[in-house]
Amino acid sequence: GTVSEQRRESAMMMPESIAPVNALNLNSKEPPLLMGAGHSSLTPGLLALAENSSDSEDKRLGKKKQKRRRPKEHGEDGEDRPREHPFIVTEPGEAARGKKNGLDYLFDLYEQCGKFLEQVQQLAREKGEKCPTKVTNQVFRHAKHTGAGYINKPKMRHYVHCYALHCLDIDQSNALRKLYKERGENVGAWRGACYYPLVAMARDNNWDIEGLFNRNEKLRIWYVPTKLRQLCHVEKVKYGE
Amino acid sequence: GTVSEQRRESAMMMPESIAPVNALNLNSKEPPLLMGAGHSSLTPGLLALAENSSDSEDKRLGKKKQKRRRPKEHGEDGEDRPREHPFIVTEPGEAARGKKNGLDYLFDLYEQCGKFLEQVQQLAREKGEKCPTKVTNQVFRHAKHTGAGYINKPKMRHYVHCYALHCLDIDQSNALRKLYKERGENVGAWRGACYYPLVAMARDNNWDIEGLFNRNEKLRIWYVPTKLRQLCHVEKVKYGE
DNA sequence: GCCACGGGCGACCAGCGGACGGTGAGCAC
DNA sequence: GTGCTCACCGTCCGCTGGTCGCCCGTGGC
Repeated sequence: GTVSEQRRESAMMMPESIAPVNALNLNSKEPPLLMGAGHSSLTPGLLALAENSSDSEDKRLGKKKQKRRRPKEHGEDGEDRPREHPFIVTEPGEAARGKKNGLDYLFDLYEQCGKFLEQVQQLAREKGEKCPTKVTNQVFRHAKHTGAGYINKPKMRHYVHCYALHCLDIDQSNALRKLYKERGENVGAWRGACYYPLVAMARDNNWDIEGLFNRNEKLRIWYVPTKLRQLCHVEKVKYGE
Repeated sequence: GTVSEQRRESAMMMPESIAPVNALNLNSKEPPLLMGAGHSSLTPGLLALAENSSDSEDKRLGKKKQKRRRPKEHGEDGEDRPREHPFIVTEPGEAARGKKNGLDYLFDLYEQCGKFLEQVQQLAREKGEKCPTKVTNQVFRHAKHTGAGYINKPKMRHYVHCYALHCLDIDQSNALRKLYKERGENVGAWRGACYYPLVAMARDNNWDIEGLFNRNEKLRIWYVPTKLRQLCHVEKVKYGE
C-alpha cells in the first residue's frame, strides 16, 4: 500500500477519540467505551451509526419488531450442534487460551468460504446454471452440507470488515490486533475499531469502498457491509469529496 | 466480429431445421412450426427447452401451480393504463403499420432502461446506498414513477436476448428481422429465432455467454436469460467444449 | 359484428441479502 | 457455586429475480 504513516496512525487511533454522539437521522446507541482526548482527522460521532440500535420505539416506518423465538423446546430429535467458542483478540500467530478462538482462525474461516464458493462455481458451470460471484446463501448451505457446520452467515457477515482490513493492509490489521490485545479489549471493541482504517482507505480511494473490495482478489467475493458503506458516506458528506 | 459467413448463415437459418423433440429432462412442448429439411451445425431439438411448458402434470417437485388472478373487478378507482400495442417484426427503420409497435421501438425501450439505471445509480451514489450494476426491480419502479409506464419487467426480460443479438451483431440482427418479416412470421417466431445466432457466438467465445454480455457496454446491465444459458449448456454438452 | 389468435404484463413465488436479539457459554470471584 | 457479561447464530423480514398464464387487443372475414 502507499498510505502514509501519518494517516495510518491517525486512522488506527481513531476509536480513542470518538464520543458516542448521534449522527444524521439514523438512531443510535453505542455503549460509551474507548473515549479519550481527541486528535482526529476522521470525524467523531461515527460510531453512532445504527447497528444494534434497539428501543427508539418502533424504528423507521414499515419496519416491524422481530418476533421472539420459540424457546428451543427440548432436544426433540437431536443433533444439536454446540455453539462455537467465542472469539478473543489475539496477535498474529497467537493461539487462543481457554475455551476461545483466535483471530487467525476467524480469518481462516473466510478463506474456507472462498474455497466453498469455488466449489459452488465449478458445479454451477458444469450444470450450466447461474454462477455466483459472491458468497451467497447457497455457498453457506453448501459449506454446512459439506461438513463445515461451524460456518454460518450471521457470523461471517458480522466480521467481514475485519477480514477486509486484514486483506487490504495486513500491517495495520496486525498492529490493531496487538494494540487491542494489550489493552485487554473485548472482540466487540476490536471489531468496532476495524472500521476506521477502512474509512481512511476509502477516502484515499475517492470514497469508492466498493472498488476497494472489488480490486482485491480475496475481498471481491464479499458484500460490502452496510455499516461500512454508511460510515464512508457520512465522512464523505461531512468533509466533502 | 470475426465470425465466418458460413457460420453466421447456418446459425441464422437454424430455426428452419428444428423439429420439436424433447431434450434432456426439461419438459417441453413447443408448437410445431418452422420445420424444414435439415442442414444444421447447431443441434435440432433446442427449441424443446422449457419456456411455457404447461401441463405435464404439476411440473418439478416443489413447484406449485400459480394461482389464477382476480378477474379485474371493475375500475374500482381508475387510472387503468391501457396495454401497449403488440410488437410486430419490422425491418430496421421501418415504422409499424396499424395498432402495432416496431422492433426499433422495442430496442429503444432497452436504451431507455439503461438511462433509468444511470439515474438510479447516481441517486444511490449520492445517498451512499448500494449501487446496482444491473437493471433491477428498483430500476423498473423508478421508470414507472418517472412516467415511463410503458416499461415493465416481464416485457423487458422477455426480449433481452433479441436486444443482445442487436447489440452483439447488428448486421445479423437486421438480416434476421428482414427475413422473418418477408416470411410473414409473427413476433414469437422471430424471438425464438434470435437464440441461435447467440448460441453460435457463445460457442465461438468458449461457451461463456455471461462474458459475452459483460464485455458489451450496453448488454452488461442485463441479466443473461435463463433459456439462453440453458441453450448454450445443452449445445456445449452435446458437442463437447 | 364476431371469432380465434397471440402476446402484454399483473401478480405470484422461492429464495435472497440483511438484520435482530434470546439464549447460554464462559470467566471472575 | 453463583452471577453477569457478551457474542453466536436461529430465525425472521422486505424484497428480489424470475416466471406463468389470464385477459383482451387486434385483424380477418
